[in-house]
Amino acid sequence: MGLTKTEIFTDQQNKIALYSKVFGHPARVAILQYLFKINTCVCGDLVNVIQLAQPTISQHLKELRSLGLIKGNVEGTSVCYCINLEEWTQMKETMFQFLNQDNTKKEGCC
Amino acid sequence: MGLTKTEIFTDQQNKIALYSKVFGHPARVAILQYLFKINTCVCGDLVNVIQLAQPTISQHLKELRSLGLIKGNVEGTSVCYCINLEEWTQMKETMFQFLNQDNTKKEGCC
DNA sequence: ATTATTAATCGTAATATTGCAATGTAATAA
DNA sequence: TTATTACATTGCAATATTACGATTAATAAT
Repeated sequence: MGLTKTEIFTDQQNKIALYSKVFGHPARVAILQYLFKINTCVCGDLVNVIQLAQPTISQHLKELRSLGLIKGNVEGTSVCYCINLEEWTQMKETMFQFLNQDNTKKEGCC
Repeated sequence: MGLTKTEIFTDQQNKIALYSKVFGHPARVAILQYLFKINTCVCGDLVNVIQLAQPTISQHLKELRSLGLIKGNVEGTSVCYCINLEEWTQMKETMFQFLNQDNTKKEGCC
């Protein structure tokens, strides 16, 4: 049916899946890495840095923004994008809980 | 075109995206959490624990196994699945590098 | 041998994602 | 006013994902 059954999972499981999904495309990974790297607002040069068409980049930015991981401030004709550090920190906490599960595991089995 | 352009990204970026993609579905998150929780081999009860049909669970297990995050040992008619801790540790390292980018960021901007 | 159980695989329908050309919009520049 | 620039939105084609019924393969039990 092509439709994820979110209702049978916990909020935390769905949240982890949502964050992971947005990281599940290399373009979005690259965008986030670039925004961190330049450590200051970036405007439209993402299109030059990443070899994808402008509408494609714009679409990926929209997804990142809809999750709150980045912010976009309009500055004249250009838009200044940057990481939303607060949201990033919260996301990290959720993801770390999931990724660090092995810390409480006493032993392997197979 | 519906086809991700992996060739224009680095190996690391593609790797992060691949791992994230597999975490991008709550059923796979739930499967991994359950495998960690029972701390011993699970056989076929995943189908009872998660409200999805057997072929669906089987498909998700296949994806987790193809990435190496879980192992499956045949034991009679049933199959014993468990976390591959070595692969999990390696995955964590890759993901942590990505998620901890903010540690090297000096200041925000917007 | 026959039957039951477990789980993989196949086939298919519904839906989601990716990418881009074309177009729209808003702000600045000439 | 009329470009021009920067970016968003729309619409569409190609492909991927999700879910499950039906079937198959392998072992276990009778």
